[in-house]
Amino acid sequence: MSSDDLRAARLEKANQLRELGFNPYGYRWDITHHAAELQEKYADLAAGEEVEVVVSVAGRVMNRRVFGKLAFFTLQDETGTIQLYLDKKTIESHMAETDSEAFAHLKTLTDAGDILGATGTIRRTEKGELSVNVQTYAILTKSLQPLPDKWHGLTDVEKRYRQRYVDLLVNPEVRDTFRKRSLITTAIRRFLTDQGFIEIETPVLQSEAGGAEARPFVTYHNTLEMDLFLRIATELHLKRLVVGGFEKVFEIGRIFRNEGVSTRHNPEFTSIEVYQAYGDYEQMMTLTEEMIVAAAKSVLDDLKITYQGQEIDLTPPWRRVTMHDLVQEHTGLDFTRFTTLDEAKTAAAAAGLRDLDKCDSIGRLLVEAFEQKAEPTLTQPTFVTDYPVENSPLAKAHRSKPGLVERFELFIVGRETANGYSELTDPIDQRQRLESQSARKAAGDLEAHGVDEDFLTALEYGLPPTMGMGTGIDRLVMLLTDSASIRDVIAFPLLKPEPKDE
RNA sequence: GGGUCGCUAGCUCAGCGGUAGAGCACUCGGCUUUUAACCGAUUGGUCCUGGGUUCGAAUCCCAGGCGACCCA
Repeated sequence: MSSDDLRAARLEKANQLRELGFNPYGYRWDITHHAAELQEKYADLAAGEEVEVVVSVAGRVMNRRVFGKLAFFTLQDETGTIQLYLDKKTIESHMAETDSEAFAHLKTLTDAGDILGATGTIRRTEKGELSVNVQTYAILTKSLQPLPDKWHGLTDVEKRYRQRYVDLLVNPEVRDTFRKRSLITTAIRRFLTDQGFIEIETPVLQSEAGGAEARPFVTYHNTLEMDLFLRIATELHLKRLVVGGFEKVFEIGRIFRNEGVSTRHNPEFTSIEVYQAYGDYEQMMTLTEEMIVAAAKSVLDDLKITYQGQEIDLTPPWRRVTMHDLVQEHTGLDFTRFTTLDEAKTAAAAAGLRDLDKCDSIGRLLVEAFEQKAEPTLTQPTFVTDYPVENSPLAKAHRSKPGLVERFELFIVGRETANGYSELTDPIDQRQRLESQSARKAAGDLEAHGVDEDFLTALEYGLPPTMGMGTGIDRLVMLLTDSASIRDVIAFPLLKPEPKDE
C-alpha cells in the first residue's frame, strides 16, 4: 500500500471515530502513573498476579498484537513502555455506556503510532509482562503516518536528522542523548550559580561581529535599513558587563559562524562563556576543570569514560603544560631559542613539519608545530598554556614571558574543548591589537572584523583584572554521551532542503 | 574544496543488462496469554533527477541533487 493510501486509510478511521461521536484529537487525559513508575512500583508482582488498583496511563502505541477477543498493545510514554492487556469482556463491561463495541473499534480503528489513554488495573501476565488490564481507553490523537519498521526502526541517517521527531520516538537512545544534554547544561548552570555567577543574555544581532575570528552570517533590518551580523561570540558584551560591575557573569547561548558543516561543526552551536573579575587564567583552569567535572557527574557515574573506544580519565587535576614544552616534547625544538623566522622555519622543516609557508612569525610557526605534532596526541584532558600573542588578540600579555599571552586551551581526545585567558584589560594595547586585525579585514580577510569602538570605550572606563573562558557545549555533550557526530547532539542540525517536487 | 560510499514499496533491504522482489507495516479472513505473535490471502513502485550507450537500463557511462564518512 502506498504512502498516500496508508494515510487515506488512517484519515478514514479518524472520520469513523467522529461518526461514532469520538474526537480523534482529544483534549485531556489525566494520568496517574508513567510507565517507568509502574515498572518500578510493581517490579515484584508475580506472573499471573493482579492488583485491584485502577491506574491511568497515556502514550503512543508502538506495537499491536491482536487476537480474536484479546489484544496486547505496547504503550510508550516519555519514561518507557508498559503493556496494555486488552480483554474484550473487561473493556465492553466498563465501556458499555459510551461504546458497546469498544473492543471491535479498538481492533479496527487504532493503529501503531496512535496516542492512547487507558485506565485499568495492574496485572502481570502469565508470560511475565507487567500490564494495565484495560477497563476504558480513548484514542487521544489519531496518527496519520505509519511508524518505521518495528524491528529495524529508522536507520537512514538523513531521514533521522530531517525527521528527528520520528527518530526520537522510535530510538530511545536518541531521547537519552538529548535528556543528557539538558542535564549537562542544567548542571553547568547550577555549578556556576551556586558560586555566585549570574547569567545575562547578550545580543545576537550586532552591527559588528567580534570576539572571535570567524565569518559571520549577515542579515538585514528593514526599518533601520541596515545590515546586521549574527554573533560569533559572546565575549565582548560579557566583558562590558564586568566593566559595569558584575563580578561573575556567564552566558549559555547560541553562536553562529558562517562556515562548513562536518562531524564537529554546525553553523549554529551553543557556547558557554564565563568571566570572573580579579582572577587570572590559572584560577580559570581550575574553575573550568570543576565545571566540566560537574557536568560529567550529572550524566555519568564514573569520571573514567569511553569516547569512541578511547579510554578517557576526567579525574582532576588535569595536566597543565606550556605550548613550548609540548612542542619540544614532540619535535625536540626549543622555540624559545629562535631569534629569526628563517632560523625557526629551517629547524621546523628539518623536524618534519609541513606547510610552513603561511607562517609569517615565530609565534605562528610554534602554533603550527603544536597543531601538527602535539595536538593529536592530547587524548587525556590537558591544559595547554602560554600562547603566542599573534593569534590571541583578546588575551593579556604574559606577566613574565615576552611575546606570549596568559592563555590556555583545554584538549580532550585531541580536540579543543575550552579556551580561556587572563583578559586583556589595557585599552591602549587592546586598541592596537584590534586595529591590526581591522587592517587584515581591510586587506580582505573575511574572518577579521572592524574595531569595536564601544568595547574599547568600555575598557577605558576600566575592566578589572578578569579571567575568562569559553567552552563549546555541543562538543562537551559529544564527549559525555559518546557521540561521534555533532549532529547527534543537536536536535535539529542544519541540512540543505530536500529538492521540491514539481 | 577533494576523495570514497549510499539513494529501489511507508520502514529495513535484495536485485547489478532481459517481465521490479522479500520481510515488516497496511487491507481482508481466522484466533483469549502475546511481546519481531502466528496462519492464510490481497495490496502497494518517479528504482533520487536529467541526459547518453543499447534491440532492451534499477543495473553501464556522463552531469546534477541530497546524505554519510575520510582528507584539507
